[in-house]
Amino acid sequence: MARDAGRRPTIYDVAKEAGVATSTVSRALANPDRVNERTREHVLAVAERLGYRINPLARALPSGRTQTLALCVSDVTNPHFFGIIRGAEQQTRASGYTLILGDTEESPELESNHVERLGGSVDGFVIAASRMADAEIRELAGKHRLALISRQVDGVPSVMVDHEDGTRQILEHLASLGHTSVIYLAGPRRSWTAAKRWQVIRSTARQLGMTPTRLGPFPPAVRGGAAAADAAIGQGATAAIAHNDLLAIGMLRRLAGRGVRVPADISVVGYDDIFGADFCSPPLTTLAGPFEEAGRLAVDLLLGSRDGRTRARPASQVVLPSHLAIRESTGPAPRPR
Amino acid sequence: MARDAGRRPTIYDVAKEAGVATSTVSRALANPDRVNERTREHVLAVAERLGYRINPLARALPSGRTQTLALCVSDVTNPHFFGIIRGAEQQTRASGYTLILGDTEESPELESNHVERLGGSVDGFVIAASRMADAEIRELAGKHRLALISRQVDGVPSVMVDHEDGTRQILEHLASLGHTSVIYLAGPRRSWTAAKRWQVIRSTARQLGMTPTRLGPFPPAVRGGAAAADAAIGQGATAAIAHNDLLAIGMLRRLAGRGVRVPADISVVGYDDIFGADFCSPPLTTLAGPFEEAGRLAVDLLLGSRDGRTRARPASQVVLPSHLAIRESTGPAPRPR
DNA sequence: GTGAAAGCGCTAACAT
DNA sequence: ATGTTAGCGCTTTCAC
Repeated sequence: MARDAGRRPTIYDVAKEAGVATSTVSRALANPDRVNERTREHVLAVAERLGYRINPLARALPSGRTQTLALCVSDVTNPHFFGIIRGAEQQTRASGYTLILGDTEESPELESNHVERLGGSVDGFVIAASRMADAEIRELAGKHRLALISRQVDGVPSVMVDHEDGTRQILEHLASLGHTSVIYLAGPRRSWTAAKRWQVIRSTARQLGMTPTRLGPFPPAVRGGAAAADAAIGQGATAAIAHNDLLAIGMLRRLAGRGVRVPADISVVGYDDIFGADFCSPPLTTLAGPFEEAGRLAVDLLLGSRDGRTRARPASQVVLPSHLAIRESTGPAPRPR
Repeated sequence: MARDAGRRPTIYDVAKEAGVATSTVSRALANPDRVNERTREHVLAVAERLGYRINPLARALPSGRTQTLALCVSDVTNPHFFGIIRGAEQQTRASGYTLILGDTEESPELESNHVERLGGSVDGFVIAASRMADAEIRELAGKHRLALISRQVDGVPSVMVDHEDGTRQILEHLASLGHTSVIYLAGPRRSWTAAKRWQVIRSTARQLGMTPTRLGPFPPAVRGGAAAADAAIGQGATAAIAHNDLLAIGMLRRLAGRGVRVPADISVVGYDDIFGADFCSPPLTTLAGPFEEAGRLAVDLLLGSRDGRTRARPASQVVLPSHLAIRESTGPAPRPR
């Protein structure tokens, strides 16, 4: 009786057709060097002829390895993550893996949900801009292979764009323009980067003789810009650092609406150099970084340690250089009235 | 002997601990109503206590259903797809499924590669802006569950934003501003929408007494804008319709660089109303549509027909309404010199 | 180098 | 309503 036509051929079909055992087919497919060359070629030819495709599920069951990675971002619609997503996707594919994308919508609960839900069907996680607490991240890192982007936690591999040095660059730029005070429009309370940036702004501003003020938190989105701009104006700010470009662009818009000139009346700086930062008006001065590279590296970190269960070396924490893209939203401090 | 601590508990562990058969555990988990309420509660409690998590792989092997969908887009970094991605992701998750994202980089080969590679581990595909030929799409639709976005192929379910009617809106807008000719800066040769739009532009422009011209193709990205703008200027155009907003924004930039005023010297229109279209300078007149909704619907279409092998009704082809977002990049036709 | 056979964790007949 | 059991398609000892 012939194979029934509708079904996808399995290694049994190939084995029978080739006159060998299923184990030989399996080996020919997965460990080519552990089988006689002629046998292998024959098996492969038969497989080809039958239109055999490996069944990833069946392959994954015994081994527990799915060749799949998950990437969680806090907001898929934030252009900031585009580069990260693309980089991670490319590197994942280049390594023969598949990428699952998860949107965690700024929620630490959704984040751990994702991990919980996908834990069984994924070989590891890349989490970008995690909103989870350090302890929770460490706990997850104990159960799953994990790499972080834009977040550092002891003992967990991560890749960062150097926003600490970048923040210093921003402040020096502002100081060189004669600003004597600076306002930070903060990101979400849960945001690790927001806390970090404020720390650096506070200490560095003082070193440079500037007065730092923090306002917020504001939603890190364009819609958060109106409130942020109003708050900055209310403070009589001459220089404002927004938590990210989305917020900065929203501010620019509100400022324009209120007739406040940028940078004549107030300078505005953002973070990330997202799509649009170079063509908003005025074009935004912002901290740029190699985020696509970050995505790629995070995947490498994850896959690199795949050989052993236990990591001998301490988890790598990569820091990528950032640079300030100076455009037209920053200028000399206005003369005091 | 106690269960070994390191391993994830399986239904066997739960069954033994609860004093029932594995099939009962399985039923309690998957078909709650096919088991005695008390038994079910007991089983569930034990599972909970043991920290049991279902193994999606093992579940998928017998049934062949992975509760996973794949979304392929032609370019993950194109903001146009953000809405689609987000919508699809939400609806997928809401349906208890997981979403895999694939970037096909404008290549029909990569597209079918993806399908080929993921075919075994996914319950269906949503393909946005497919670059494949109709025949190939039909063939894939025969082997896999498939839904299209921004593409129509007979017999394949799809959801579109009405760019035909939208194109008519654009032309009427331009005609009402006194333009007597219009240039279409075409998208990729493989792009189905590009061909469709040109058809509509050509026929409608004539109805409205305008002279249509097509230039290109151009890469549908900001970097394509310089060549497109130069070409448009070369033609002495007073009105230009770019294949998408990315291209339009690139044109705006080049036009500004060359000292050509928009819209005084030339009007520019785009498609998609992407992030940034409202804050570039000048803000772009563009065809807007509910793309997030499109993403959601495509997933619904895919999952909706999941009950039967065969579709009794013809595949649904949903068309969503579009509307023209009129901003400052379009204005009255310049007086002939 | 190759074959036989026992799982991987779950589902789904089929019995009871 | 619940238990028994035979797979799902592949990998992987363990023999030969």
